[in-house]
Amino acid sequence: MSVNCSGPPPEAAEAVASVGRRARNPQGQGSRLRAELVAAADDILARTGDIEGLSLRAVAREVGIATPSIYLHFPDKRALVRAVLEARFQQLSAVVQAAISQQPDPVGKLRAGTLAYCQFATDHPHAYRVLFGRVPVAVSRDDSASSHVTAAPPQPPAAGADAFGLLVEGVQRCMDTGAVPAADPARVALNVWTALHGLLSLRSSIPQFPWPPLTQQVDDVLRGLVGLRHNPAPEQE
Amino acid sequence: MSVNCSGPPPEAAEAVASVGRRARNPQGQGSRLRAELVAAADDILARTGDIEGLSLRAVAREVGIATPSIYLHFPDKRALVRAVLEARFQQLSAVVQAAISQQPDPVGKLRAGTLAYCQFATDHPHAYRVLFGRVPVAVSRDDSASSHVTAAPPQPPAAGADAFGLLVEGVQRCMDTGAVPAADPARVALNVWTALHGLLSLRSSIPQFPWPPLTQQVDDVLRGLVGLRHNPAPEQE
DNA sequence: TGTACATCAGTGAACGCGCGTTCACTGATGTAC
DNA sequence: TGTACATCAGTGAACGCGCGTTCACTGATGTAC
Repeated sequence: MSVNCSGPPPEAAEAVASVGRRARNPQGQGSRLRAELVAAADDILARTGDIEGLSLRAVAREVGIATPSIYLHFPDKRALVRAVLEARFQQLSAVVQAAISQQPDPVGKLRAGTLAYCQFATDHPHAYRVLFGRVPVAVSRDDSASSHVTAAPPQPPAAGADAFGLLVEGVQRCMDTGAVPAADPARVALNVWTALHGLLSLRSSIPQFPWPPLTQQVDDVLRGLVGLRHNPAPEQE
Repeated sequence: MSVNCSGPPPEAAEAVASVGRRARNPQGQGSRLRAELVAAADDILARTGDIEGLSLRAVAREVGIATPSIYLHFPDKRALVRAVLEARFQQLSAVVQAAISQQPDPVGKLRAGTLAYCQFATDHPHAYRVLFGRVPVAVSRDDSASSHVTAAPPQPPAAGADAFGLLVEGVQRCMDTGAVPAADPARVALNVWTALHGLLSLRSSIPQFPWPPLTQQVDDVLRGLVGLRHNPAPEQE
């Protein structure tokens, strides 16, 4: 296993985290390993943020199995990465939905949803980067010598589109109630999303910058780009 | 200079771009190779956007020398990467300064500067990603087995800080002339920068998204976050 | 004008590493008779 | 109740690859005498 976690955790030690051979799953439960593999790969990506640098061997080490065992559950490396991305997108979506559902009015929903999105990115900066920080490799230059440059990674576009749809809907509702000046909700939502993405990714790229409180920036964005005047609890965060 | 000047300069062509052995530099001119190395590394990064994936062997191949020759000019890989980043930061800074200097009034300067910044990022998306898209690898977990995960790459913070200083100054001047509501210029500039970064990096990360024209988004940002009412040539771009 | 020598700009082979993937295999567990 | 067999969840060794870096070297060019 890769990360020698100084103190061995007493119970989970032999299953997941220790150096010795892990206990084999009972018959019919082989797919348990699949979940462990996804969790381990996700763990590594959450630590490194480097999707290209993820290696099957590191995943196998983390789980405590031989590397070829991964091929019992995934046809290749891309399939494992895809599974990790799907799980993370679902988590992000669930977190945002939960935050929205706890607020009664459209303005509260919009603000809670954006803050939840930002909280996810702040809590899991590397995971967020893995989800949204990808530049599809372009030219490839028909140069077979450098063809080991992998193509664009699998992107579950549906989940991302769904999340964006939520934002458009939230903006629309605010406009419907008159809480916010009427405009093209898709255009406004796009501006908000890109602005949030920018402050989130720069915060994690340049942590040494003297960043102001996150909620201040988020509220500046909502006020400037949506027209939200409602800024509850100004001393918050 | 680092940035590939599209048309191959007639004489340098065989020295840089071909497969055969390149002509050796005359004595006293050994540092020419240094420039070629930086240009080749920059070229590769502009194609891949992947700073971790850059290999000295690929750079040597591109230039047409043996890999160890790189060590005549750079102590290691990090030093080469640092040189590339410095050159790109300088280019970005120069482009923005030039755009600013061509406008007479503060509002025009602010808009031209931000558009130049965006144009740079759009023209060289991978280079832009290399400059600003980095997440410093966090934990490292004192695990010698995975220590091949390189530490944070060399970042010339001065150049970035200078560019941001320009933006703060531009916003301040607009406020001074009353073209824009008075506020904390550093706070406003930070909001603008992060918003621009967000729309730029998402545009290059998710090119399949139905993006609106760049200038529309930039003007939305300047209007919403700075209060710029001046939107010249609305049908532009 | 000739020659020994220093310097400079590189080269080629090799090191030890980690990687994705393939292959033939093992050995515990369940099942049919 | 015993036994042959199938299945399932893995393993260990090996493949060919690219990587950063080190090392001893080469051979053209300049310089001192």
